[in-house]
Amino acid sequence: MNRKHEKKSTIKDIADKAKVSKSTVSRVINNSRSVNEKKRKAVLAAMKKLDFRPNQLARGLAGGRSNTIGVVTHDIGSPFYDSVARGVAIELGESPYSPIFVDGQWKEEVEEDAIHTLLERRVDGLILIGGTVSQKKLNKFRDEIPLVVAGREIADWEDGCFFIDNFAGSYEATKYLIESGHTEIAFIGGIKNHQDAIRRKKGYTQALIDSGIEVNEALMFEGDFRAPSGVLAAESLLNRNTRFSAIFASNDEMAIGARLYLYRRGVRVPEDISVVGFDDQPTSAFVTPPLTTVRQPAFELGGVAAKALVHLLDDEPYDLPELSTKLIIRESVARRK
Amino acid sequence: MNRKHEKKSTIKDIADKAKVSKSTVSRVINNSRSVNEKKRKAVLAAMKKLDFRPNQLARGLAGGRSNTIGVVTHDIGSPFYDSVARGVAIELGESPYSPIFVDGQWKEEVEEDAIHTLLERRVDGLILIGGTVSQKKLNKFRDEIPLVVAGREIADWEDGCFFIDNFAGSYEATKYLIESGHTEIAFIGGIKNHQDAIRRKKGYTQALIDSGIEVNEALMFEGDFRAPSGVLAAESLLNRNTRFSAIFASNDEMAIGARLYLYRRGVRVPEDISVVGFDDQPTSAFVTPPLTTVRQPAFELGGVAAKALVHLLDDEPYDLPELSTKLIIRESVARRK
DNA sequence: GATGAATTTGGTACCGGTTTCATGAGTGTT
DNA sequence: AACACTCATGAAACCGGTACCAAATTCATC
Repeated sequence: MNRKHEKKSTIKDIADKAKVSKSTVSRVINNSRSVNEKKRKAVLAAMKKLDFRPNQLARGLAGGRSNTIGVVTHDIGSPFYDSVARGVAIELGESPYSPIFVDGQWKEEVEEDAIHTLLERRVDGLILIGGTVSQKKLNKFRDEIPLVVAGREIADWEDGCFFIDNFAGSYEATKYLIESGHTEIAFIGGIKNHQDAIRRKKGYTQALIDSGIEVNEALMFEGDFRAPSGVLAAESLLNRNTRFSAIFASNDEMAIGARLYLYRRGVRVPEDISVVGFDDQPTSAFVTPPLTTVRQPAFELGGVAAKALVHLLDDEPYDLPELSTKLIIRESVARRK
Repeated sequence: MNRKHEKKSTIKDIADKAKVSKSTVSRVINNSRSVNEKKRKAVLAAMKKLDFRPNQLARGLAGGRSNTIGVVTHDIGSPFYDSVARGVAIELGESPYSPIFVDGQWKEEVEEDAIHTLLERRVDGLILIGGTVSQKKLNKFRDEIPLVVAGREIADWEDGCFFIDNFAGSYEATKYLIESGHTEIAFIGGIKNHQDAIRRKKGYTQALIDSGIEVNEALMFEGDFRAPSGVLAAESLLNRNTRFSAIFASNDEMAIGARLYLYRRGVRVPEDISVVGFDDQPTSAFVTPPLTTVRQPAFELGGVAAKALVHLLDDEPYDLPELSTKLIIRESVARRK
C-alpha cells in the first residue's frame, strides 16, 4: 500500500505554464470578465493539462466564503428526517453551495458539537433538520451564522423555520375515522415532550371534541415513535376493558407495530379494527393491508429550507410555498356499520 | 433579517490578549509540548474569553491536512446503505477526523462530481459506500487519495474494499428453505447487472444444485430491488403454470411487495407459500408475518471501512474482523409437509 | 497624433493558521 | 567559570488562493 499521491498542481503552476500572472488565472477560474481570449484559452489549456483543481480551503480562506452549507441531520430516527435531508441535498445541488452533512444523533450534546465543527469549517450557512438543541442556544447560533431549521417550529422565528402542520394532519386523519363511523378511537402517542407528538395528539383530541365525542384517557397510550412501542400499545389497549374499533398511531412505525400485535391476537385489520398512521413512510404502501396514513411533504420541506437559506445568503427575498399534509387513503380503515 | 454576524476572533487576537506570539498560541492549540504553564493558562483563558474557534480552512491549508474524510453515500436506495453510512459516521466520531457526506444519487456522473468536490476540499481520505463509478476511474482516484470502498467488491483490491458475502447469505437462506421441505422455490432477483444481485442469484442456484434440485427458469423473475417489482414478480410467478411453495426474494422490499400480492390473491403466508427476504431492514421484523430474512452487518461494515481508512491514514496496520451474514428466522416460512 | 477613458494585466498585501529557524534563557557538567 | 545542551519563544516564511491597486495597453474621440 505504498502509493505516492502526487502533489496537486496550484494556481502558480498554471500561471507559469500559461505565462500569465496568478491574478489572471484566478480571473479565469472565477469567470471574471476582462480576460483576453487568447490568454483565457491558454490558461484553460494549462488547467486541463495539469489536471488542476482549485484548493477550496485556500479559496474559502482568502475569499471569506466557503461556498459550503452545513446540514445537521439525524440519521437514526424516522424515515421522515431522511427524506428532508434528501430534499436539502437535491436542492443544494442546484446552487453553487455544496452541503456538508453531520449527524446529530438526536443528542443535544452531539448536535452542538456538530454545529461547532461546522462553524469551525466556516460554512456559509447552516440547516438544522429537526434537532434537540435548546431554543436559547439556537438563538445564539443564529447570531453567528445564517441559520434555517426544517421540521421544527421555533417560537418567534417568523421566517427561518419550516415545519409541517402536524395538528392539521392529525385532525384530518381523526375526522376521517369519525366519518367512517368510528367513535371509539384509540390513540398511540409519540414521545411525550416531542413537539410533533404534542401537536398530533392535539389534532386527535380536537377532532374528537369537534365531533362531540368524549376524549377518553383509557383509549390513549404513550409510545416512543418506534415499532416495538406500537406492539406494546396494542397489547395494553386490548387488555383494558375499554372497547374501540380503530387505532390512530402518531406514526407509521407504531401503527405497524400495533398491527403486528393485532395479527398475533387474531384481530383482523380492518374488519375488526381499523388502523391509521402518520408519515407515509415508503413501506407503508406495501404492508398488509396497505396503511392509510398522513403523508408529510418531507422531501419538499427539505427543498424549501435549502432554497430559503440560499436566498438568505444571497440577500434575496423568498416567499415560501404552502406545505401541507395529505391524507393517503389505503386499505387499513373499514367503514363501521 | 439584518443580523450582524460578528467577526470571528483569530489566533492573532488571542496572541495579543495573552501577550504571547501567534506561534505559542498555535502550540497551545495543538498541544505541542514546550509551553510554559503560565502562558498556556493565559492563552487558554484568552481563548475562552474570546470564544475562539480555530479556522479549519486555514488550518487545513497551512497544515496540509484537513482532518476531514469524504464519504460518498447513496441516500436513495435500500436502507442497507444508510446503515453503512451510519456505521461510518459513528466510527469516525471516535477519530480526529470528521466526515463530509455527499450524495452520489446512484448516478455515475453525480458520483464522480461528488468525488471531485471532495477532492477540491482536500479531504484526507475517501470512503465510498457502494457506488457505480467504474473500476478504472476508481483506480485513478486511488492514486490521488487514500480510498476505501464499503459494500462493493473490487477486483485486485486486496485490502481497500469491504463487502459482505452475498453468495453465502443467499446460499444459507435457500438451504434453509430446502431443509424446511421446500423444493419448488421461486426466486426474485435484483437489478440484472448489480453485483450483489448476481451473487445472490448464484447463491440460490448453487444451493439448489447442491441439493439435487433442478434450477428452473420458470421460477425466476428479475426485479429491481424495489417493492413494486416484488408485487409484479408475485403476480407473474403466480400466473405461470409452474407450482411453487416458497419465494426467495433478493431483498426485503421485494419480499414485502410479493407478500402484498399474495395477500391480495388470498394466498396465505406462510401456510400456502413461504417467503424469505434479504437485508433485514428495520420494518421487516414488524410486517405480518414477521419476515424471515438474511441480516447483513451493514452498520459494522461501515465501521470497519472507517476504521480501516483511519489506520491507513495513520500508516498503521489493521486486520479486519470477519463480517458475515446471518439468517434471521422469523415467521414467514412454514415447514412443508 | 494627442488626449482621455476603458479595459487588461501583474504585483502584492492579505486570509488565519502551521512550521522552520534562530535567539535567549535555564540547567548541568567538568 | 566556561561550555554544551535542552527547552521555550518569537519572527518570518509559507500554504494556495482572492482582491485591491497601479501600471500598461487598447480604443475611441477630437
